[in-house]
Amino acid sequence: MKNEVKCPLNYTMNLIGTKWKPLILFHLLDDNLRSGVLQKHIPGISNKMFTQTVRELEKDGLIHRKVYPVVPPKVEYGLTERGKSLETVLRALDTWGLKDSKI
Amino acid sequence: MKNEVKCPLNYTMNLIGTKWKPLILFHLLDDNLRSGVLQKHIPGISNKMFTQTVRELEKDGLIHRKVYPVVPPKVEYGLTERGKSLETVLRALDTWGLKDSKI
DNA sequence: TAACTATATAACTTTTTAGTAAGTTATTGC
DNA sequence: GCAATAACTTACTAAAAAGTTATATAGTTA
Repeated sequence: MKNEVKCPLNYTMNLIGTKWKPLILFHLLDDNLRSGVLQKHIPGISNKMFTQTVRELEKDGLIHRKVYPVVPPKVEYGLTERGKSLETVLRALDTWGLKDSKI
Repeated sequence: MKNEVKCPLNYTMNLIGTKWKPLILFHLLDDNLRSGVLQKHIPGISNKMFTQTVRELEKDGLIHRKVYPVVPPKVEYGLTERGKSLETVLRALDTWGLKDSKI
């Protein structure tokens, strides 16, 4: 029983239902960001989890990765069209959290 | 670093960002359901995970639990007001999954 | 009296997710 | 030639989430 789709909601959760994924996507809604900058937007994330998470998001076609062949390295991340289509969802989650945390 | 709130989105994910929580909440949007019926709506969930998850949802004030003192037992679950306030979020997640899975 | 019912719990194991700490790369600027 | 840099990788460990199996409850019905 692995990644079996029972309903659309489940499908969505399988794709982005982890600790860091929504957060990373959310911070890319407004701008493309360099790796280091994006990482600084996400306090508490470890180096490993950051790399691992962006790798998965890239594999799933939610973000794209642009490497500039310079030294020291420069890498930029941004949302793909698929990633951008999550905007409504990400804002809904954020908005709910904002309202609820005030109660 | 535990359950630290960095942004509203994070707050929301800490509350409902698990495999089964959104699914259970979603299936209670339309009706209150008996324990067994609700569980049958969620294929693949184990007995333990079902109980554990509804316990947590209840503790967080997202669902309520009504026990009828009969034998064999009868227990009904339904959304609290706080739980109902998640409707927009849950539908957004579901709708996105529906659209995206068709692409 | 023994099986049946719906709900739940407990002990234990496995799997998944996350964290830590160290190392790699290849050029630049001292 | 040696430290500094930004992005990344690797090996290892720890913690959290999920799964499996067995058991409890206590009236009802056969």
